[in-house]
Amino acid sequence: MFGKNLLVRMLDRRDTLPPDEIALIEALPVRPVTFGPDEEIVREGSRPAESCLVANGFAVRNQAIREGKRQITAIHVPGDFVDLHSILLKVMDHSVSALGSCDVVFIRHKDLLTAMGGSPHLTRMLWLSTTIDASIQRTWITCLGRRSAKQHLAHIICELYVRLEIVGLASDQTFAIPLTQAELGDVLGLSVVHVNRTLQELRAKDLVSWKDRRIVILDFQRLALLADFDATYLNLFHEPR
Amino acid sequence: MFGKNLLVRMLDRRDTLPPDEIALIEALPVRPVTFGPDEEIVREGSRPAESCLVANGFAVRNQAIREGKRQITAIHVPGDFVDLHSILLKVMDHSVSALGSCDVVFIRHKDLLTAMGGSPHLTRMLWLSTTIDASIQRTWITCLGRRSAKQHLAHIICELYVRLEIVGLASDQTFAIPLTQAELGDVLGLSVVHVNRTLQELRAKDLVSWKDRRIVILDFQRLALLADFDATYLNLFHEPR
DNA sequence: AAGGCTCATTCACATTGTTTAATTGGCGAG
DNA sequence: CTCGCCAATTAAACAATGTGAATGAGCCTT
Repeated sequence: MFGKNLLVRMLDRRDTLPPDEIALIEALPVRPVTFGPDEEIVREGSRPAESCLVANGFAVRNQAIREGKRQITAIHVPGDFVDLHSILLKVMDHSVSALGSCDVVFIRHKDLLTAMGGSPHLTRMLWLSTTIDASIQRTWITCLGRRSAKQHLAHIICELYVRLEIVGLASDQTFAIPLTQAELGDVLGLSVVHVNRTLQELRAKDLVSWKDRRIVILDFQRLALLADFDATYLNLFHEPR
Repeated sequence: MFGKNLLVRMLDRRDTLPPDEIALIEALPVRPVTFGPDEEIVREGSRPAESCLVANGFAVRNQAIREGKRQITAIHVPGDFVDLHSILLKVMDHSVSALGSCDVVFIRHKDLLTAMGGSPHLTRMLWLSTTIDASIQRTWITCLGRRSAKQHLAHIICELYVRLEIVGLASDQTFAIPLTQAELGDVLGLSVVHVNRTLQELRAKDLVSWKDRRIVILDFQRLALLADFDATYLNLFHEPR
């Protein structure tokens, strides 16, 4: 129930959900599961019959490449419909795993298709959810390709703050996320050593404090300026869609 | 008409389109436009009332950042529905421009919504198109973050070959694309100089020949092995969706 | 044929990122 | 309490990539 309300809140922030659509979402049968740190939620190469929604905690998508390297292609926060796209893609080309302890709910594709069957607008709202993910991915591509390590790190901190704030998990320039520096490296495409150096640069400039999985943004204005951060891509505005 | 048939071919490759859905697509009113090299097709920050489909030639999405740098986040080939997502996102967070001369057709969101209104399966097929784009974007993230310049270049060459082959624009290990080394740098997140160096390495290994916008893959097997290329993410299989 | 484009190429050099390895500090298990 | 593990931190040598300036090759225009 917690998971479902979160999804409603995420979607309702982008466009008003009429009561019947909220009812459709809340009536979906769910299978709640808790995963421990680093446990695999969905395996690369599998053909899921259900999609999962983060209710509590964090999940990451990652693509493994040869020689044990991996790249994290997305960080999912509560309310995110992590692998909704598997309803269309069929074969997972990446895996999803828990970052810290993570509660998710699984929803069968069959039930989602039924719910969407009679409601084109609900269908679009779910489509929107995958589209916002894609928008974030484009921004990550730009960060990886054309921003310096320092800017990139600053950018991801701004993004996480904004995304967590709207689900009530960040306030007063502070949030917590169980991300080690090694994992942060897999997000930023950097080595652990360089993540550490870069983090120290931001600390030296009194922009952030990152200690024990708790991040404090000391000066959001300057951090966003450094990162060239513009929240448009997060689509945090209310529109008929 | 050419554009529409190409879209049908792209979708039909992933799942059989029943005749009524093909008819719906072919009945869509289109507005064909030809753009010259580097002309802007859709502007960042705009709120389009139509989406565009590439009929002929190539288009790129790019995100500009401060100081004139830019990152290309997608390359679109004939048959691709470039900015279908604008139907949901409303405000463009990036621009689309022509790569060489490019024929596109614009289709009004209103008409698309009407066509989808009565056909949940058609809706899903269009959703699928944006989802495959997202899948390609994830792979680009991994290339940018965790592959060397050489692997990344090899990867994009493999990807372009496969994508062009299915629309009949590549065969015999050869294809043409009007991409300068500077633009390739904006795709790979590298400087022109380094693109040039990397290209020469691939040439020296007798893997590819790239001359006058014409690429010849001399040994696909070895190139794919070097790039760690696996076409799963392109979703080139036929499934009920 | 001369000039002026664009693109590809080269060089020298600066910057950034990686690798490996050693060190520190916190914290839970026994 | 102490051992051992994990995350974080630091160092130094090295590799990869970026920058800026200059040159060459091809092609179009005049």
